[in-house]
Amino acid sequence: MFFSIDSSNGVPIYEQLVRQVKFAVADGVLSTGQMIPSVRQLAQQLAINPNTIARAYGQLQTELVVEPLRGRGLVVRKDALNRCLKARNQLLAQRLKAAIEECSQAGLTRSEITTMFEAQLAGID
Amino acid sequence: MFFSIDSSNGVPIYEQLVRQVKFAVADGVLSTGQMIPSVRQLAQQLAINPNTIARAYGQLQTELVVEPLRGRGLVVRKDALNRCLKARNQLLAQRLKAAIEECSQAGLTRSEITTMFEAQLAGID
Amino acid sequence: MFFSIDSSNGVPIYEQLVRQVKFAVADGVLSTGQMIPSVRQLAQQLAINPNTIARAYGQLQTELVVEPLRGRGLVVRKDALNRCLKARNQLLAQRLKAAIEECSQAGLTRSEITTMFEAQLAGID
Amino acid sequence: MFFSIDSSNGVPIYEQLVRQVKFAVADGVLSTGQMIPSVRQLAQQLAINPNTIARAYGQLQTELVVEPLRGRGLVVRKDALNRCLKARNQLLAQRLKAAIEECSQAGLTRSEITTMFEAQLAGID
DNA sequence: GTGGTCTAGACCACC
DNA sequence: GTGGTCTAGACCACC
Repeated sequence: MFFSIDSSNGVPIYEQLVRQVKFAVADGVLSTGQMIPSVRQLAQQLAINPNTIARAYGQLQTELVVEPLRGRGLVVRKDALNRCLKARNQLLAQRLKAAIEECSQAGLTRSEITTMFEAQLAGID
Repeated sequence: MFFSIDSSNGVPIYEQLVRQVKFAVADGVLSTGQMIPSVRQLAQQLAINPNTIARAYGQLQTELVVEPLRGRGLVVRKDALNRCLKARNQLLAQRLKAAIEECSQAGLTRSEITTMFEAQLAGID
Repeated sequence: MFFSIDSSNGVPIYEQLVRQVKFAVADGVLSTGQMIPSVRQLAQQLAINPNTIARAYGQLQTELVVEPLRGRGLVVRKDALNRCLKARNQLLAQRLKAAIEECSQAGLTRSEITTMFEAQLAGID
Repeated sequence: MFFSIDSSNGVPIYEQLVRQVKFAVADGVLSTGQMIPSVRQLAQQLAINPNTIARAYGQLQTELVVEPLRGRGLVVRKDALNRCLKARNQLLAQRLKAAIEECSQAGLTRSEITTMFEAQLAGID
């Protein structure tokens, strides 16, 4: 399990964690029935306050991504994959949409936006 | 002069103002030598504390977008247009880039990202 | 950490703070990764309103001198030293330049300016 | 009589005027008994509020540089030259001293300051 | 009238 | 605990 948090980019740590778990499920890196690291273990590994991990895990439970296995820990729910795929795509589509809307409201035309998009896409890894 | 602030989107009011002034200059809505609304006037019009306006105006000065006419008010600097155009494009390009990077890191291929982009672009006004 | 503010010299307190932090980094008194005093602590120590400290700290962030460790405090960025050295030298050079220009515009010759400079330099501590 | 004011450099206009009159006297451009422009005339010429001119002229009177000629206007006092020469040199020396002190307090050695000074002096017109 | 600074105090998210 | 934002209101120099 790889988690990487960036504590100086403004995105709350617990959100980064929630997101990374969801994306891991969507990518098949984490699959149904698999356990996620314990709060303490992950807190130690990332040198992060356990409260922060707990907050992320709480959210993953309420979003029905993981469920507790009594006394054992948290496992990925059997119905989590679809949910995570959908969540991932919605999230990404929405980010793109927000960026596009900003361009549009700033007065850029569709073709200017497309040009800008292609330039940026070309610059990715 | 149109300014609209959305106090429920998490973006600080003073940042929204800074951005709107820059974009107005970039769009030619505000041009060199033109005065921007006084702190008190804008505060009243937007029902916002004058301090918040002052903070935005201070930032616009340090970013060399406006300059004071002592005791008269703030005017758009003669060299502000290029600065604002550049600032606007950088900001928008960077937003697109961030969105693209997210998609990429989530495992989408270039063509998947492009498809998603086109779908979202089509949905704009 | 020594900060001393002079509230009777016309220079805004927050600017004095920004400058002192930058100079401390340039001098190696503050180094990469080191935390700067918390807003509340410094406010109490200097008997100054926390808002004023926060304003200075905000500026230090936008000038990329410090960065937040979420919920922990502000630390000196790893790339801050060069920035601060440059900022310090620019600032000092510019002060000297301004003084020299005033002399020049007042009609003093180069050698008169140099004489005056040497007289003043001799009088320093 | 040449006066040039820069309303966007932070130095109060009335101070710029006071200074320019003093320096003109020190340089011999204005000499004893000569009249300075009337408030209204100068206000119009510089497109400045007459109050601002009046404030500068008031200060020049209290500093014994000019005196009123009943019903005629303000003339340079016969004892103004020495006063203005001394004022000019004090002012310039003090500016240099302040700049030097800043360098010194920032940790620069005498020779570093001298080097910086010479670099800046070389760059003057 | 103009903008700039500061205090006082509240509230927020985050850790 | 941490910093960030905002309101409310005072005071200032300047024009």
